[in-house]
Amino acid sequence: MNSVGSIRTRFAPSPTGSLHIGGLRTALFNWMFARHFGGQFLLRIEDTDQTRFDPTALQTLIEAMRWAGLHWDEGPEAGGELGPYVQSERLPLYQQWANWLVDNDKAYRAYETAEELDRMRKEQQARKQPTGYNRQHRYLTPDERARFEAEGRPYVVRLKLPLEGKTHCEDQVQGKVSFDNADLRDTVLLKADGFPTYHLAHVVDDHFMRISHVMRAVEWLPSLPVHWQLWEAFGWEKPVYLHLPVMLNPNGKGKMSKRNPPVDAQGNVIPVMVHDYIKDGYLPEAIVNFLANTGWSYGDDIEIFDIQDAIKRFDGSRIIAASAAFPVDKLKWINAEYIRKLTPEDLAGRLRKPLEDAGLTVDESVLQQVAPLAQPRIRTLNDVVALAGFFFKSEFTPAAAESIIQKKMDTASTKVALQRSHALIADVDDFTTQALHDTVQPLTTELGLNNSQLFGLLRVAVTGQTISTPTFETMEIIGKDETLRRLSISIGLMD
RNA sequence: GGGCCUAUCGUCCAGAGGCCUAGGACGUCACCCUUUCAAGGUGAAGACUCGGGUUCGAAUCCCGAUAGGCUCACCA
Repeated sequence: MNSVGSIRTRFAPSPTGSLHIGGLRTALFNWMFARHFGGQFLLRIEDTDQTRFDPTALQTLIEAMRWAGLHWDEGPEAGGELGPYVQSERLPLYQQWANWLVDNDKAYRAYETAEELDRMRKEQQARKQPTGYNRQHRYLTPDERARFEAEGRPYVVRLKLPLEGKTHCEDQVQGKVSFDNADLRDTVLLKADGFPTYHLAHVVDDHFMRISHVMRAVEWLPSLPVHWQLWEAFGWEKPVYLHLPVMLNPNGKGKMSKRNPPVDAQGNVIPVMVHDYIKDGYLPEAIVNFLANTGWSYGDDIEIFDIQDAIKRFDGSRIIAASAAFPVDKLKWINAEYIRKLTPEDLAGRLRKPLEDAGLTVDESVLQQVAPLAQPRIRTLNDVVALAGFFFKSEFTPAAAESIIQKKMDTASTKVALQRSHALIADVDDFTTQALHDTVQPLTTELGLNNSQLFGLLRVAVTGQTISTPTFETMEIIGKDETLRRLSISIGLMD
């Protein structure tokens, strides 16, 4: 345990695009852990790769974090004593410590160009040898070194790793992990452009920002021994590491990424970026609940929980070490559960945007009536468009005749049913769900139909859809004139 | 290919040597309810990867095999 005493965690994304759903989980775990112990959670921006920098990414990232309800105590927009919290603003610090390592014989300057290294790597691959830097410039003579310096050749700073023995690392999730030093490469710490690599920046920043626990994706585990050696080279106290499992595609093959977009059982593309989940109508509380429940679980067989209660239990133990498939179906179910927990008024408010985004003109009083009907029938907010978008369309689009015709029925019997219904409904003055039902229901005996057939065909005739809000409620909302008009149109389709 | 990690129902999790004839959830199927579509209720099918140890006793510990994953950049 870190002797600083207080628990400090951080989320350190690089601003190269939107936030990955797995990244949000990493942030969530760090946040929950800090909150559990009453410590601090920091946000740090790792913008050390100038080639991949995306100026809009920071704002998108902050948006996603705030949407999910993750508040950071130090970082961009929050300030803090130990900033700046953007790595590109800390360059002199990294350079200073890289030089310190060189001066203390823990690191050395290497003068190969990127092209030279690339060529070397290709040759190694061609000869089926392990790839990696061959340490040529670790053994430069003083004369050679002086000549390169005199030429003003650009250089990188590489960590001077032990050539033999083992590096024994410890991770609170993965346990003890050992590496043969012979397998390690003299990793670049400072690039020729003066920017640090992740490795240097991680150790320097987490030291000076007094991070007590590093929770990051397990992708970093292979470079843990390098970081371990770096901490020792500096003589600084190490934080506790917790490497979180990766989220794999729902089919379990490969990690989730936008490059190889995951697909669900129905063939729909599953979003990878948090931004897409926001756009698709997932609730932040549902996403957070879901994320907390993969890679970790609340326990006691409880699936739906308040995040504050989860924080009380989240002490860093019981984090799963194994990578796991992304359970999309469960996410949809959790989202549906959260939608059902909303008050109808709250839901109505949230439904407006997806409807308007679909190009519909939303009438507030209709929306208030539709929301409770949609509530048990949608899994994401966007589902409302397909389910009940027709309420807000100026033009009625009738369904195809064959979808109006129900099981064991034909055009003729359907037409009769529609005509009889039309006649009965035309006489209903108190145009309510109950009255409509009581008036139309007796038709089933008269026509020898069951509820499913009669109400089914009326649903399709009136809504133009096979899946919709319930039939009589829908009629009540659109009103008598419109209901009769639509029934007439459908009757016309039966010729 | 090298290094490292992991391994319980289709999927996500519970299980820290006897509470396990392995529990929950999603999904699937059946039935009930019902105003058709949903939601809700009840129930069913469904797993400890394999092989060796250790132990009186192993899903749980150890070893090996197998499988899957991550990673091998002047990217993070």
